[in-house]
Formats: sequence, C-alpha cells, structure tokens
Amino acid sequence: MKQSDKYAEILKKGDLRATKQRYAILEVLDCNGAPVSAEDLYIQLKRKGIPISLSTVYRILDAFQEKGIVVRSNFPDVSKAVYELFCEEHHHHLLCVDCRRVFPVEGCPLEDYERLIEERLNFTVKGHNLEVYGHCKDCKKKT
Amino acid sequence: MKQSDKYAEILKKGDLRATKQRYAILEVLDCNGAPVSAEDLYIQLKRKGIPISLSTVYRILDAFQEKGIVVRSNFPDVSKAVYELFCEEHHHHLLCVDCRRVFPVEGCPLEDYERLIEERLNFTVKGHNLEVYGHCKDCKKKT
DNA sequence: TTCTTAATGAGAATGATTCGCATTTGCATT
DNA sequence: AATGCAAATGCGAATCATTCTCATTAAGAA
Ligand SMILES: [Mn+2]
Ligand SMILES: [Mn+2]
Ligand SMILES: [Zn+2]
Ligand SMILES: [Zn+2]
Repeated sequence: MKQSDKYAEILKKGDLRATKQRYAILEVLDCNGAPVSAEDLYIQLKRKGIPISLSTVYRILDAFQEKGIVVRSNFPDVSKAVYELFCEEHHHHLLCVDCRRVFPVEGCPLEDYERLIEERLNFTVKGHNLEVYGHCKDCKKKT
Repeated sequence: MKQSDKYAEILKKGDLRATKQRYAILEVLDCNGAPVSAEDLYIQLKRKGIPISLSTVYRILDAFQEKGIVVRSNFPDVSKAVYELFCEEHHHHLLCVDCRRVFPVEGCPLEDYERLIEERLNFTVKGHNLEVYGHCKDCKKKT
C-alpha cells in the first residue's frame, strides 16, 4: 500500500474530502516525529511548493483534531499550540528548556492514578495532559 | 501574625516592593482555592474597590511567577492562563469539561516516572505539567 | 459533464498578553 | 520629615496566535 493510500483512508474514515492540502499536511506530520506548530507546518509546506494559506492549516488541523487524527498540545511557556499525528501507543513528551527540542517517551504512568481519581473522587476521567520539562542529554554536556 | 504581614514577608523575600496592588492580588489568590485567570482577578479586584489596571495584573503575576510566588498553568481548550499561589504541597488539578470548574487533587503520581526518565533517557527533569480532565460528580448526575 | 456543497485563500477581526512611555509611589538616605 | 531615584503603575497602542467572513475553487456524487 502506498503512503498516499494510507492518507486517503484516514481522510475517508474521517468523512473529509481528499484535498492536496490535507494530503500534504498528513505527509509532513507523518515525517516529523515530534509535534509541530501550525506555522512551522505552513513554512514546511510552502518550502515543498504546496499552495496553502495559514488559515487553511489551522482549519485542517482543527478538523483533524475533531476527528481524532491529530493531537494538539501546549507546552509550558510556549505560546503556540503544537500538533502531531494521533498514535495508537499513547505516550508523552520531554521538552528541553534549553534547545526547545521535544522527545517522545513511550508509555504512560497515569493508569493507576486515574483509576484512583475515579474511585476516590467520583470524577469520570476522559483524558489528561502531561509534559515533562528539563535539560536534555546534549544540553547537559554543553554546560 | 496578621495576614498582611504574611504578604509583606512574601514580597520582601521576592525583593518586590510592597504596593497596594500586590497586596490585593496576594489576598485574592489566597482566598481563591482554585486557579484564577488574570481577567477574573482583575474583575474581583475592581469589585473590591482596588484601583488597578489589567496590564498591572499581568505584570504582577509575571513577577510573582518569576519569584515562584505563583504557578501559572494552561488547561486544554481554555485560552487564558490561570494562576494560583505556589503551594508547598505539590499537587494537580481535575478540570470538569462540562462546568469548567477546577478541583485540586493532593499528591503527585510522577516521582517514579521522573526517576525512570532521568536514568533511562539521561534527561534532567526540572518539572512537569499534569492536568486531568473529565466529568465531575455534579455534572455526571445532571446527565 | 453537471451540480451541490465542502474546502480554500486572503485578509479582517478577535482575544489574550505584552510593550512604551509618561506619571506616581515605595523606600533608602539624608 | 524632606529628598532623590529606581521601581511600579495606568493607559493605550502593539503584538501574536488563532478564528472568522466571504468570495472563489474544486471534490465527488449523480
Ligand atoms: Mn509524540
Ligand atoms: Mn491547586
Ligand atoms: Zn536540549
Ligand atoms: Zn462539572
């Protein structure tokens, strides 16, 4: 199966028309391991020669989020939201406060915690946001 | 010791001049158990007859955050930042996506996780952001 | 190919936060 | 208590991310 078929399927499943812009965004997100801001995405698309406007980038990302195709997050002290393809393996991110790079960490430490909250506080948990920040391996060296 | 002495001490420790506006903000934050937005704070201050401008509210909160007097957080799908007094007992929050209320939960489930990250990934953890969202007790009933 | 409607582009509008600058005020020092 | 000066404030303008409006284009069903 070609990559483009994969994207077509994602769009069909989301009831979204297959446009050049949507393909291109899926492709860029697919290649970027780490989350990207709407503007970075826009710049990368322009660089690839894709005709698109920034408002369309935002609209597409919104639609994708609605359909669960992408996940939006906000890192502390970063003003723009960032987006990444939804990934079956729920995971989290480390943010290096020096170089601002984002590192994925597989797994999630919150299963027991959420169960506890449901039982003790009678609160139905629908999800969570977790980001860890600090100094990455490389930036530690440089000091 | 009077409350106002407590605030004076906080400001002195932070090398910040004692102004009416700063006292008033400390007082409002102290009374509000849950985190508040800059604008809510501004409204509450006006209601109390404190002369202050919104930009001053932002400036004071920034200064307080700088000094570790307050903690700023951003909840998912809430456009404004919220602030609360720093609290020795590190804790987290539950956000009800129906009524938008915020509930504190004592304790933190991330100690082991952070240790693991430091060991396995050679990343120095400085902190984390964690918010859990879902449906609160009251909103569950209403359905 | 035609028709309907969703999607796009361009720019204006919005909303939260920050900035610039003139004025005021806390506070250290006479 | 009066003085001087840096820090803090008020007000409006500026900025930045994001959303909205509306005229135009293009999927894709028929
Ligand atoms: Mn990731
Ligand atoms: Mn709290
Ligand atoms: Zn780094
Ligand atoms: Zn609720």
